[in-house]
Amino acid sequence: MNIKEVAKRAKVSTATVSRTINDSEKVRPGTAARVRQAIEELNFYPNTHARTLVSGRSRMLGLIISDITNPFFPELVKSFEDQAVERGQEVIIGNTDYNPKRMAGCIRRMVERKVDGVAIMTSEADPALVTELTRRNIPTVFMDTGKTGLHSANIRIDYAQGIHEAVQHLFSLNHRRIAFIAGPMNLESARMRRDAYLSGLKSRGLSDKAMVEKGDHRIEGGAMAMRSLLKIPQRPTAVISSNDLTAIGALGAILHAGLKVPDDISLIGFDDISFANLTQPPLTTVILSRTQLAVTAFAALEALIRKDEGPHVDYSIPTHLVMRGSTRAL
Amino acid sequence: MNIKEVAKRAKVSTATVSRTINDSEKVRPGTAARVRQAIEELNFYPNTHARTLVSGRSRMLGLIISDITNPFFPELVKSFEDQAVERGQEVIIGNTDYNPKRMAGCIRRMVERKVDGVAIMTSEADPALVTELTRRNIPTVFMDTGKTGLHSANIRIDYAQGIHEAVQHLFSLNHRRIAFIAGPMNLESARMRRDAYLSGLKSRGLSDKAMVEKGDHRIEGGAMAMRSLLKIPQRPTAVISSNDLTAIGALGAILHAGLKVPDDISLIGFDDISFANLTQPPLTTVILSRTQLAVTAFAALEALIRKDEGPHVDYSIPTHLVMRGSTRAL
DNA sequence: CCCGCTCCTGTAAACGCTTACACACGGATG
DNA sequence: CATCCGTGTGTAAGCGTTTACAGGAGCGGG
Repeated sequence: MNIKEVAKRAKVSTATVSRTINDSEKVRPGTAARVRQAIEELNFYPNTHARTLVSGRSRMLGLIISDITNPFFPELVKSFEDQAVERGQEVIIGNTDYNPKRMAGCIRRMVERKVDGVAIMTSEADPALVTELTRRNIPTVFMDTGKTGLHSANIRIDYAQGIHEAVQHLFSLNHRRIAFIAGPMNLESARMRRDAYLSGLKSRGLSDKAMVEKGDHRIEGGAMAMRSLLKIPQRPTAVISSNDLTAIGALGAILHAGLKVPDDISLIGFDDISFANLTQPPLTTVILSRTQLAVTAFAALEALIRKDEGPHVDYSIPTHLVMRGSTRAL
Repeated sequence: MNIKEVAKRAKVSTATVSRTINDSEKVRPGTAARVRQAIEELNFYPNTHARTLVSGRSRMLGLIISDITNPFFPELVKSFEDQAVERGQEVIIGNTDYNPKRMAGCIRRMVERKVDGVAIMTSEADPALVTELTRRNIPTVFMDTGKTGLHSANIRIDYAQGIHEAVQHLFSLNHRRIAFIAGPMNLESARMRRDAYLSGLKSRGLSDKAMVEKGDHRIEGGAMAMRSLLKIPQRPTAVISSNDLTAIGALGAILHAGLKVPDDISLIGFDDISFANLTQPPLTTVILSRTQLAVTAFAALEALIRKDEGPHVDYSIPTHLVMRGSTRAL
């Protein structure tokens, strides 16, 4: 089943069939209708590989993430994919597992499959690996890390805003001993959150009370960090976590120590993963809309692909505190 | 950059380059080494679309699921994808959103991209839509629904086993008023779980005490169903849920009513999604290994693609109770 | 009536690879 | 020394599209 058979049935040439498929305006409506009917009758689907081979456009996009089982990502993937499918594009996904070697593999796969563009949504993108993409002029969109250029755009996430709101919220609830459980310090995004916490304290004259414990953005790290914080003689009355998984781990550690949230300790997360409002109590956290991120990234990528040399906007995603049940006035 | 340039640089023909890439044993080691060096030097990646066009094999597999944001699926997707990438295959994912129309779209995309096979992991696969695949002789693997045939295999999930273990567990803890919150009754997999609950009660002479409330496999449905159960004069002392999300909703409703789990009511879930052991208390549930499911499905699909007419007929995945903190003796 | 134009359609050459087939070479065999 | 065979390599024909280019039909103007 191919374009030739359709052509034969519609009594036209393959070129006309092709033009009809591609909605070229140079086909007379009557002819197009005949072709479409033939396509219908034969149940013909054009071969995308042949199309790609000759046109150079694969209508596929790459999406590189850290780990689909990390609850931060599924919504991101879904929104991105929805955007793509709506526009007749396919998405191929790469999980890096936080591993540069796998990242290299992902990039290779993207290149081999001739994707039209790649969105890199890991927080640990290694610039060296990405040159493989830029060298081939494959449009690329980054999250946080990466520079805006001819073939690449960067989506900034305003981590500081959300963290500042969190600090302000706790401050206004009379908390003064506010601790922070950070993420891995090799991640720029984690450093930005910690720095925002520090600057938030500083601007309220609380610099001397800063307590930063290191986590790993996972549950276990959050629990460990929290256990350390609980050992401090003047233990914190409130804790901000670098992400929700950390907060969930911290929550477990607090309960395990026989204390209560928010009665004894107020707790704030970051990301607003879907579990965040299923904890007991529901977690006060900072919303980072993955849908918005995906939509923005997709739009940026599309602009790059179409070579819209338009006003290279500075894409940015806001973050905001959402109050639920894990914080309380002192 | 193409195979010709590699051929020129290695001073061989394109055929030899192709053979080297495909690890044909008919190339003299010395020649192959020269070719590989040329490939290395030129940083050549073969064009998969051209390969597919001529060979008919796309090295892509389709994976159709209901919704990646449903926590049941990410692990499944990941394991499946890992299998694929290990073997140089690509995976394209389709979310049906529990919507037959989108399901049709997914299938169309798979056909257009000429996938070598499709794994359908939704519980609501419509046989009519799938004929599109079988008609084109595209190997297909189903979860639960679907028949084993020349070009398709079916992975049975032994829901009954896990449910029976759950009933037995509660029974041995002296529970006699055991309720069940079911899933959507149009899903065969949900009916199987409910039926297993009923047969479990029956075999223990508790048929007259059966209480089945309908949920929707989501949190809200679980909460609603639980609220109904709490209104029963002789309310249940234990509840088995058709899946974990339902149990999480039920848990919320129980706490909201001022009762405690497991002190007042024992609760059992199904699936063992990752959040199940993060609830307070950690949820006793039935493990359905998504990794095992993915590995099995992948193997079945591969066998079908290779046309292994071997004895692989009946694939089956077991389910087992895992005891955590949400059940207690009466 | 012819010319030139606009529209529409057809012809055929790519796109980058795989693979059937042909063939060259050297060693073994009779 | 002629023949045969196995091994390794080259030639070239596709795979199913898109698209540059060519060409025919119809029409208005000169």
